Amino acid sequence: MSSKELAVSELHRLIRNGHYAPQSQLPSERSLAEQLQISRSTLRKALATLESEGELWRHVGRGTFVGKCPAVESEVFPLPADLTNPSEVMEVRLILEPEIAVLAAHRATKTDITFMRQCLVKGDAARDTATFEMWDGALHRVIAEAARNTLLLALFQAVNAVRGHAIWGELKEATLTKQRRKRYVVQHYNMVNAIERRDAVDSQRLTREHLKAVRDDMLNKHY
Amino acid sequence: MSSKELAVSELHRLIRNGHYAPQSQLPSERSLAEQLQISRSTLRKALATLESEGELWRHVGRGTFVGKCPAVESEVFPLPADLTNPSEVMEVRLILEPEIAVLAAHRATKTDITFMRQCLVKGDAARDTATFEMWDGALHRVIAEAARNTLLLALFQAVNAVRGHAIWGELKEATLTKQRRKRYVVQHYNMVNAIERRDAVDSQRLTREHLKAVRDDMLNKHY
DNA sequence: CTACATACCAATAAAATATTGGTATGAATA
DNA sequence: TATTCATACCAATATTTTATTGGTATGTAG
Repeated sequence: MSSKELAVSELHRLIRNGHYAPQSQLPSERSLAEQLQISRSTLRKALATLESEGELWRHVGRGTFVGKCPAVESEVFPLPADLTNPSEVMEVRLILEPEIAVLAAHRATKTDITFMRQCLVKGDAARDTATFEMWDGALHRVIAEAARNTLLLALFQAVNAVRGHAIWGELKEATLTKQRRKRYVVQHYNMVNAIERRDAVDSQRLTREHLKAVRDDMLNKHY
Repeated sequence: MSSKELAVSELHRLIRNGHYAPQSQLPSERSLAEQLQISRSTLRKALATLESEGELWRHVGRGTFVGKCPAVESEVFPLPADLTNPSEVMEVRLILEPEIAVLAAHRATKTDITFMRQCLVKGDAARDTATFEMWDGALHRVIAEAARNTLLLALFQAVNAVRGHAIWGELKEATLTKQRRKRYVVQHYNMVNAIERRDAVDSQRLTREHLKAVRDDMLNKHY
């Protein structure tokens, strides 16, 4: 067995046994060559083999890393979190989410729907607001994913990010009485039922009604 | 007149006459003091006055700049430009823009509508695709602005950013025959007419039809 | 009281240096 | 002849160092 092949094996082993964790950075070529007691050019040949097998990736000036090279950095877009307000956010949600429900009614998989049902059960059983909110969020998100439009999902998540803000959080907390939660749970069940039976029109209508209820509860009581 | 007041006057004059352009950086306090032949502490008093009047802003380590301090850096969200596709983008546009038109029909100002009309005239008169596209973009943008929802405008702009991509640009170029442009111009006029007469239902319907025409021309001819 | 000169500090920008992978070359060894 | 080694150099990137900037404080002079 050649020097190179020995190095390939040893590096393979070190990666497999977790000595070099996934996504972690390996030592530099110069120090790794010294550590394995081979020349740097031999090491480079071994690394090239491992890279071609998808075990690691290398980048000039950065280093050598375990695993697959991360996807190209996404573009980013500015989000006017400090300039918008709850009313605008609800208005946007009322535009997006009923249409998301239409697409979800057409495109949801059995797995999607199973998870939606899980969210319903967990949300219904929640003992505090934070838990309820978490499952509420998860439900809306899986519906958005079920729409199967990457861009639309990104926009949905951006809107959610704005909702996550502190000023908004206080409104949520004060609004979510037990009575209202019960009503939202019923509305959630109806939405998921409509999606499951592939009824796009009902999905849209029920989502719109749910969001109007949320909006009215939130805005009328406090403004 | 005191030394400080003289400095305030002189700096005021230099800013007003454009010697220090809007948003540009002034020389450092040390060199400005030397230039005006006053002490740095006197200059600082003059700068403080001008800053309190909104003429300029100062930041430790960065410098002194003409005009108002820019808004705090927005939060950003990732935009999946490399993961979406023309079909998804059109689907999202068909969700957003008809609803934007509804809001614009309710909320557009006379100034908005005047500018919409200007876009129509300029788009109609365009002699090449790039110019037409520019006025097309400006029209859609002023409609989105007329909806008067900051968050919705941000989402609209995000979708536009994705549209601006190279792979997308080629599709646009091949699709825009003279005949099609003529048809789009007519559709644009109808959309603006509906917005102007505050007819939300027609605005929505006409926008949807326009976008469907664009989508069909774009996707059917090439896929 | 105003203005000046000077010293020092925190925040930021710019410049310099170090580190990383990539390529090339020539010599030694099996 | 193929493999391995040692060495040199370069481009890309990261880190460190130095310079610059506004901010504050102090003491002196008019």
